[in-house]
Amino acid sequence: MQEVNDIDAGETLTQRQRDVLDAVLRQMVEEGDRLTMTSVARRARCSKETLYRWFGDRDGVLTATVQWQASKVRAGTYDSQHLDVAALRESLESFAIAWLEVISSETSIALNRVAVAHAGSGKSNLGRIVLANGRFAIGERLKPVLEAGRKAGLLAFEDAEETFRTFFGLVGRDVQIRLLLGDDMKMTAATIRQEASWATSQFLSLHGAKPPATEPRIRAL
Amino acid sequence: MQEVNDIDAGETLTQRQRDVLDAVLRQMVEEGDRLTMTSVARRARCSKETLYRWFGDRDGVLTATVQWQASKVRAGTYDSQHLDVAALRESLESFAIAWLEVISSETSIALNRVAVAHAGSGKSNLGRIVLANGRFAIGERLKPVLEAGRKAGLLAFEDAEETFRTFFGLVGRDVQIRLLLGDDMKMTAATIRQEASWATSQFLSLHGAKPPATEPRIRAL
DNA sequence: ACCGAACCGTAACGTACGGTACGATTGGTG
DNA sequence: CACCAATCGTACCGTACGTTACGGTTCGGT
Repeated sequence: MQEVNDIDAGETLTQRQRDVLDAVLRQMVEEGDRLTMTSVARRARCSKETLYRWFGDRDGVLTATVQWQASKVRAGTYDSQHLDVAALRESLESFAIAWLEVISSETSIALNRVAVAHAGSGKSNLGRIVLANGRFAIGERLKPVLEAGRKAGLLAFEDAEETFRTFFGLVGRDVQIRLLLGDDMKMTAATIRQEASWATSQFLSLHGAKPPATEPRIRAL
Repeated sequence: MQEVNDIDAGETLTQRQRDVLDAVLRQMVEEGDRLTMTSVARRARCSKETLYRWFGDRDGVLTATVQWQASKVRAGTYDSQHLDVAALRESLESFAIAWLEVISSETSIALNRVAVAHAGSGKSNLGRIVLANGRFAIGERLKPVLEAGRKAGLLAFEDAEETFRTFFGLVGRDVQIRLLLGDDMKMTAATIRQEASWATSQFLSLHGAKPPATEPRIRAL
C-alpha cells in the first residue's frame, strides 16, 4: 500500500519497475479484471516476491500502476499569452482532442474500469487518484485558458469551474460511459477531430463574448 | 444465465423473486462488490439452492437484477402534442431532472459499477443491458420530443441522435464519472433542478430555432 | 390427512487467488 | 574466485467464494 495517493509520485521508480508497471497496464488492457498477481508476475517476468517487496500488496500494485500511467499523460500546457479568438479556439480544440484521445484509449478504459470497480469496494484510493489525475487535472489546466480568454474579452462567464464542466460535458458527451460499459463505438482520429471541433464551436457559441459570427447554429454533418 | 439480454424481461417474475432481487440491489448498494451468493441468500432470506434454481448462476442473478431495476425505471413518456416553447422547455427540463436523479441514485451507481467491472471481464451482457436500458433508452424516448420540437419550428438540428448526445453531455457533464469513481459530490434535489435548468437553457441556446430572447448568455450563479 | 414440489438453512467440496517461503540464478564488487 | 544482495521460479498455505448436496419444513392440491 503506497502512502501517496495524490498526483505525481511516479518518478522515483527504476526503469525495471516502470517496465513491470507497463506490463501491468498491458495485462489490464488484454485480460480485464483477470488481473492476478500470478498473471502479472508471469507477464512482467518477475517473481511475485519482487512485486510484494516493491509494492506491498495487490492494492499497491494497482495504485502504482495508476500513478505511473497518470505521470505519462501529463500533456503540454497551453500558453495563455497573446490570445486572439483563433488561438483560443485552437487551444480549446486541442484540449478536446487530447481528452477524447485519452478517454477512448484502451489503457484509460481498462484503468478506469479497475478504478470504478475499486471505488465500489469501500476504501478506494484508486478512484480518487484517477479523478485527481484525470477530470480534475485537466480542469486545473484548462481553467487558466478560460480565464485568459475572459481577460482578453473573448469569453464571458462567471464561474470557471462550472464553465469547465460545461465544456467537459460538450466534449465527452456519452463517450466515456459507453466505452466503460463495453459499447464498441469506434473513436477514430477523424471522429475525434470532428467531435472536438463541434464541441468547441458549441462552447464558444455559449460563452463567446462576441456573437459567434460564422459559427453555424445547425451543425453540419 | 438468462437468455434475454435485451430490454423488458422483468415482468415474468413472481413477487417473491422480485423481493429477492430487491435484496440484491440493497446488497449492491450497501456492500459494493462484496456481493457473494451467501450474502445475497442471507439478505434475501432464501437458500442458495433457490438462487441457483431461479437464476442459473451468479451472472444470472446479476443479469436479472439489472433487468429488474431497469424495468422499474421506465419513466413516463412525454407528450409531443401542441408544443409551444414553454412546453418544450418543460419536457427537456423534466427529462434532465429525471436523468440526473437516476445517475446520482445510490442504486444506479452501484449497478453501473458492477456493470462496468463486468464489461472488463470479456463476455459481459451486463454492460450492454445497462446501456440499452439507460443511455439508449432515454435517447429513444427523447428523440421524438426533439423531432416534435423541430416539426413545430422550435428547434433546429439535423441529426436527432447527435443532438441528443449534445443534450446528454450538457446535462450529465462530469456527474456520472465522478460518482462512479467515488467522488462524494452531493447532488441534492435543488442542485439537480438548478443544473437541469442550466443545461436546458444552454441546449435551447444552441438548438433553439428562434433567438433565445430572454435566455441569459452568461449563466447566473 | 396425505403427497409432492418448492424452499430453507447449512454443511461440504473444489478451485482460484492473495500472500509467503525457499532454493537456484544472476550480477556486481573486492 | 569469493561473497553478497537482489531477483527469479516455483511450491506452498490459508481463505474466500461459487457451486452442489442434503435433511428438514412449509404449503397447495386432492
